Amino acid sequence: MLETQLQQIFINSFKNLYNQIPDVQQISFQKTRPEFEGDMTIVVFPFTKLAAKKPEELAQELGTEMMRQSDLIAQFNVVKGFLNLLIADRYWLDFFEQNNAIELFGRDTSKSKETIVVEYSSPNTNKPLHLGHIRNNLLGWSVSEILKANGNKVFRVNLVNDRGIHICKSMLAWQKWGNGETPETSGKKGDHLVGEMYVRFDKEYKKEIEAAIATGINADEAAKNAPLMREAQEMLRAWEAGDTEVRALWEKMNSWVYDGFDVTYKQLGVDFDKIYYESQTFLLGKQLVEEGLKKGVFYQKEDRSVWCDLTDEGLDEKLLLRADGTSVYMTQDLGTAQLRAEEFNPDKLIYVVGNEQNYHFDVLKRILRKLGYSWAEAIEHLSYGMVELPHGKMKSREGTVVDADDLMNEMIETARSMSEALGKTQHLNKNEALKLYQMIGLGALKYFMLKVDPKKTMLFNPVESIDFNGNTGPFVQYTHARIRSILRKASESAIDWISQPVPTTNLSSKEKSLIVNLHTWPKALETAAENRSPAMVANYIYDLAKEYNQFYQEYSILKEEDSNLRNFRLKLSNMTANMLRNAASLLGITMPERM
RNA sequence: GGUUCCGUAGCUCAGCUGGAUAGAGCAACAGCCUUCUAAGCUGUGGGUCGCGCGUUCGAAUCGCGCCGGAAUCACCA
Repeated sequence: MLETQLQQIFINSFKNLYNQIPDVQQISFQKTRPEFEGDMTIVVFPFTKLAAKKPEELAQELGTEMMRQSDLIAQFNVVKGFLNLLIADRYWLDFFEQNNAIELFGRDTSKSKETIVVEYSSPNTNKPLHLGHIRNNLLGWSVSEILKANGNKVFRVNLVNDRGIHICKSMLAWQKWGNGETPETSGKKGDHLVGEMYVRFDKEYKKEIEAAIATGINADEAAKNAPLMREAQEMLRAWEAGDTEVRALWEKMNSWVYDGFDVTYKQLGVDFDKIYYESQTFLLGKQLVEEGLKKGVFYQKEDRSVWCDLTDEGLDEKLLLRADGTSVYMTQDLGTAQLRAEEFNPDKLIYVVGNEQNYHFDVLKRILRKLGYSWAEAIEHLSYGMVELPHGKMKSREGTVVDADDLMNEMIETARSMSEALGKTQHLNKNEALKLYQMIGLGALKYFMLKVDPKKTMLFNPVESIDFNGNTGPFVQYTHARIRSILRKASESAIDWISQPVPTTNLSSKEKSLIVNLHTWPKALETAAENRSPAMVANYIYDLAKEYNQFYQEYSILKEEDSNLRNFRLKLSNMTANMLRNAASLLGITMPERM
């Protein structure tokens, strides 16, 4: 690796000149800023004391000595305390020669691997997926791809919240006002149909409350005693008791929802290795709580409710079991965590959940720690910010929720109209064109959602998000399509660029900056994995695509008369295209051959 | 009020372990299509990096204190 080599040369030079050994930690290499000449820059300020020299003098002496020591360094210059090194073209060309044919360059499958479980998506079965879920799904899927690319063994899991009062509301509404409608008879997507029922319940429920208030009952009482709410609660009790009729309805409606989700997941391009259902796991936590009670980690209040005292850690007391013995959210999360720890024995257990649950996961980890589970430390909450709209937050009551299916279709539709307006699709048949629009529309959506740092609240402007110019997915896809087009034409004209050796010519600045960019990918991938940040991958891709477009603008590659040079540039183009495809695939973005 | 996170150009966002004159895109304006795809490229304008203090050769980046915003502090999930 370049940096470790340079580091060694630096240390040796320093030792030779000043008879001192510099602190490795203080040696930092950075890419030389474009306005200066050079490739890599060392900041010599930290070593002025050790060498007892002025910065400029020190940099000058070190530069001379480093050049003497190694032919890796072709040239150097000094600006203030900055030592700019020009790396020999040989190094870049060697790198290029060794790696340009590797399709998945940068993916490290050799390291010692960790087993990582990533939970994401975690939908409720009473409503269809919306914009917020899209961020969650894309993040979870992409982060696990990035972790895989770094050599980890990753399992994607989904925990479906398929039980509870909210489901009963939809069920009740369907019984009362559904007219026996099914996805088949109505042609509606199952999750949307059930979602409509949920909204209907809310509407009728509000009517009841208002009616009650009109008779002089106060709002709280009215809400609690509304007949519909009572009925829903009654249904939940029947569900818990295993009432066959209620269970049958529940299974029927949930299956509609799952069919609907499958469609959405498939179009989004996300998948799971294992799906957990809360209805099957919600009881698991109880055992764990019993155990903790026996160990004296938890305590029971007089009403028999069970609590964990976290006041010594600066937090509150946390309820784990209600007085009637039923479990709460935390109870079941404790249970599923243990289940997963046993099933996968993971080194990391990552939860992709919105930042409104930061406190919940903080508590979860502390409780497991208190119980003495070593794997508690494996738990990591990948917390992401809300997605807001130009008018503010999404509110289902105000109808400002952006539905996931609608949004995807809208993106695809926009891709279609823009492509047609640009006259890009004449050569395609209907099916090919449709595929292309999907690639572009979804590529735009994915890139837009993933390019932002996960932990930040992000703004989703429907109008701007559909822009396909600038820092967007389609820009990257376009760059790829353009390269593939050149390569296609080269092969049509029987240009043999593949088997040609890499020439020994001097690199132009455009060529070099492309190679340097490609060279940094493994490092970029590693940091992206460490930071759980698809945004870093997105930014890498954008830089690379931008770099290529500038390169492309500069040269007439196919018209180049020097065949060595032309072949080299074709190879460089090919490697760039591979890299774009390789990196974009980690974001779930596919690259069209032409667009 | 406590805890956590955020504050960079008119707008949306980059800026890795502190480093040189803080970068993109959008929007505005001016150029570049008989030559491999103009969904592109080039240029111009636009900034007290929320404010203050500290650490140091050097701070958008680290620490502390303010100001502003978000989330959360449920026998909801």
